[in-house]
Amino acid sequence: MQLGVGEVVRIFGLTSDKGRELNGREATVLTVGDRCHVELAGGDAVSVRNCNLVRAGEYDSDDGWNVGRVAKRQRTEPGSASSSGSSSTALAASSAAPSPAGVSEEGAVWLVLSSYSFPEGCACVANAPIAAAFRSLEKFEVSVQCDDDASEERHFNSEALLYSRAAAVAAGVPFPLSQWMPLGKSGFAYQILSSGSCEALAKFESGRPPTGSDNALRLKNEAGRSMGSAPEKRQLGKVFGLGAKTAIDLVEAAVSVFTAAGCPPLLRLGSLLASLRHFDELQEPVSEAEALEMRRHADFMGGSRTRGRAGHDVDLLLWHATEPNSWGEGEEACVLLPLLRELLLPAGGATGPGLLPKEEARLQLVRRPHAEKQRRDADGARAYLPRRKAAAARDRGSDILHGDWHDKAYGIWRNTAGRHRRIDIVVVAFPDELPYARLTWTGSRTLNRLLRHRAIQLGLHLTANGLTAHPPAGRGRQETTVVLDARPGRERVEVALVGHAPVPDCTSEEEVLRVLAGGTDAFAGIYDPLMRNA
DNA sequence: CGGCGTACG
DNA sequence: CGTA
DNA sequence: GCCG
Repeated sequence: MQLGVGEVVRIFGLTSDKGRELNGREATVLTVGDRCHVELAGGDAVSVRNCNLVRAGEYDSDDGWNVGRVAKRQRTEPGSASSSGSSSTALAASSAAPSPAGVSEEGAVWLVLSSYSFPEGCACVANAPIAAAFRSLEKFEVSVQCDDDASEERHFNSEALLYSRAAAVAAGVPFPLSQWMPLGKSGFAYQILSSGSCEALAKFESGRPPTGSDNALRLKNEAGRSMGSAPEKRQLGKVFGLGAKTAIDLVEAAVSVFTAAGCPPLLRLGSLLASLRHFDELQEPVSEAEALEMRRHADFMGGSRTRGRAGHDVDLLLWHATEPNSWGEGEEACVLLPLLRELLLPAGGATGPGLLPKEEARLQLVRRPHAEKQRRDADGARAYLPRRKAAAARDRGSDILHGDWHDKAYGIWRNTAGRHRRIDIVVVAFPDELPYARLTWTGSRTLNRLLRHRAIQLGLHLTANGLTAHPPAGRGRQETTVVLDARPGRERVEVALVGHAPVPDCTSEEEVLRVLAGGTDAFAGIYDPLMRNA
């Protein structure tokens, strides 16, 4: 970052005793260079390395644009699938349906990820109730079965996965589904469009077990869990700190503890009670003004970007344009901890705006040893990126490949109006990992799963930190061919990656998505982070 | 018939 | 088990 | 419950 004389900067990341007192202070640039002379507010001048300075109050050029637009972006509310009166027009077209025969579900997923996906606003209003119903069905399935994809006895929640994909399709197709495929009278889409709901949804909503595709009642799933009482389980599972499993156990045991005002002590007491106390507020949509207010408190970092969605939380994604955002062991060499120190309210029932301390609410920190981030392989590559055979070989499979090296905090924020909101803060580890971090934290969850599923099919491995080759577990040194560019009218670019080498030359989300689209622009519809509603 | 996203506290 |  |  080139600073200019006279610019106002902020000092950060100094580790000496003297330097620590300077961290966070503003100064004016007197001379520029590898080291800059800067003048502090009191008039003292000090010499600070360029990489320990950031322009005060500076954001990426699109920052304000982003937070403004994202806060306004449309979200179809799950559960609002109810009669939207648009049925007749949507159904009228069904007789003229072009044949979708041969459009497999995977083909449909591809459609979602290609040019049909997430056009401005939302694809096609006629499909909105269908998408909402599928999302709702997904949530009910998770509420009664959990989301298990791990460990024996529990089974993979295929129903929830398929419902989420189906919702993505319905949300992405820009014309009425009835035009795209014939709607069978007993099918989901037909029922939803004609009555506002469907049999499966109605059963879930009334707490009864649904009917399977074989027309048999799904009283219990393969893990023996009851499929009933879905609304109660779904509601309970929304508590920050309580998941589907615990919600199921509580409901099934007929423990009616969350009804009374007093919330009797159980399970994870302390901070869970705070989550419960703020339950209603934490379900409210967060306004753009509130998102902006929360963002202000993180502005000490250069290049901070806010994603305030009109949802139920605010995500702050911070990065530095040139430097790793945590560079050593101590708190002074960390971005997240000093920031939290600034934001945290004192324990003991302080009033005013800020982040609730862990005594009063759930506050989860995610941090890795920063010194590890700096370790480099002999060739200069980041040591934590999976690339050598050795790491995989000495572990049980090809499994243990990497970590998520972005520091994070999840908590509850009280704003100036006294309202409580969920807040997530993510600090990008290295500047070049920003596209992967933003891809991940922009979501949705389903989009992440679709993209990562695609990466697998291409022999790749996509995480919040990068995109690497992921050869099958066996003998090492296998090559993975990756198509970087296959756009018409351009020179085709392929690269052969050895072992777990990272995919090169991905400096933007667009380039990452192009690789995942086999070098094409098939995913152009989601290059813009605001278009990723699926 | 195995796999279904990936990671951390 | 919880979280993103 | 669908795909490779």
